[in-house]
Amino acid sequence: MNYEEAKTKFISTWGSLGTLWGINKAMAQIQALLFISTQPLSMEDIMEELQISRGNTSMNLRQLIDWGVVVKELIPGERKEFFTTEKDVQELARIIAKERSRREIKPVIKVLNEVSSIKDDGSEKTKELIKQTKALHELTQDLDTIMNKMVNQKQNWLTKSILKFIK
Amino acid sequence: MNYEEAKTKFISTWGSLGTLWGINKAMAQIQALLFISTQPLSMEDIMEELQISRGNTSMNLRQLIDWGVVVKELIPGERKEFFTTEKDVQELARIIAKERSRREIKPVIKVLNEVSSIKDDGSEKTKELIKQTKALHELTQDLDTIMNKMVNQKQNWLTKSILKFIK
DNA sequence: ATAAACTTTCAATAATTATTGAAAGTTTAA
DNA sequence: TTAAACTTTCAATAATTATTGAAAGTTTAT
Repeated sequence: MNYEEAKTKFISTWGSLGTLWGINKAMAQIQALLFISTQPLSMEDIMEELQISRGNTSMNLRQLIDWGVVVKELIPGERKEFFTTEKDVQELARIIAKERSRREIKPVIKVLNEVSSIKDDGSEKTKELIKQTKALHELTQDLDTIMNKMVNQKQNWLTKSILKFIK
Repeated sequence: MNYEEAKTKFISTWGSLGTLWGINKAMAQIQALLFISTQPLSMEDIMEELQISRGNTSMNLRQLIDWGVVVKELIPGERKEFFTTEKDVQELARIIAKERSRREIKPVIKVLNEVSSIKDDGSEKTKELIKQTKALHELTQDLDTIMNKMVNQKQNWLTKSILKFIK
C-alpha cells in the first residue's frame, strides 16, 4: 500500500466511522483529511481532495469548528482562510466525548430520570416501568461519568492505569 | 406524568437514541417496548403498540434476535410466537458493547493498523500519516479493551470500583 | 392432504438526510 | 468607493435508509 492508497483508505474508513461518533460522512472525512495533513488547508484544498461542493465544505467546517475539533488558521499574506484540526488524539477524544455527552447522553439521562420518577400507582406495569428505567438511568449515568472522567484527565495516565488495573 | 405518557416518552427517547448504539429507530423502539413490558409480546402486540407494519416488525425482531438482545418465547397452547428482551441492564450493556466492538470498532482497528504500517518513504507527509494513524490505532485499541473488560465482568463490581477509583 | 394461522420476503414507496450550486453576503486591496 | 476574492446560505435535488403491504412460505391442527 502506497501513500495515496493509505490516505484514501484512512479517510474513507474514518468517514464511515463518523456515524459512530454521531456526525456525518463529509464532516468526518474533512476531519480525517486535516488530521493527516502536514499543513493547514483551505476550503479550496478540501473541496479538491474530497471532491465535495463548496457549500458542503463550508457547512461541515462550521460544524467541526462548533464542535471545537477544527480551528481557523490565519496565514499572513493569504486572503483565504485555512483550517487545522486538533492533532493530539487524547485531546481529540476528550473533545468528542465531552460533546457527545452534552448533546446526546445528558438529555437522555434527564428523560430517564423524569420517566423513572412518575408516581407509583401500585399497578404491576407501572412498577416495571419505574424499575427498568431507574436501572437504565443509573447505568447510563455511571457510564457517562466514567467516560467523562477518563477523558477529562489532562494526561493519559488514567486510561493507562485503568488498563493496567483491568487487564 | 401518568403511565401512558411516561411509556410513550421512554419508547420515543430510547428510539431516537438508537442511532447512538448503531441501530434504527424501529429496532430500538421494539426493544424499549419489550424492556418495560411485564409479559412476552406477540408480533401483533408490537405492531399495535408502535403502529408499525408486519414486515417492519418481523425484520427488526429478527435483527434484535441476531444481536442477542431479544429471544423468542414459546407459550404453551399459543400458536403464535412471543418475544422478550434481556431485562438486566448490565447484561444488556454487555451484549451491546460486544456487538458494537465486533461489528464496528474491530474492523476500524484493523484498517488503522494496516494504514499505519505502510512503508516509510522518508517524506514528511508519509511520516505524518504513519504517526497520526498509529496514535489513533493505539487509542482506539485501548478504549476498545477498556470497554470490553468493563462490560465482560459477570458482576458489576468493576464499573463500581472504577467509579470509586475515578471519582 | 387441506386449510387456517401465522411469519418472512422483497419490490415499491415514503421519509429522511446529505449535497449541490448559484445567489447573496462579507471582507480586503487599491 | 468599487470590484475582486472569498464565504455563507438555502431552495432544489440527489442519495440513502426505513417502511409498507401483499404474495410466498411455513407450521400446525384436523
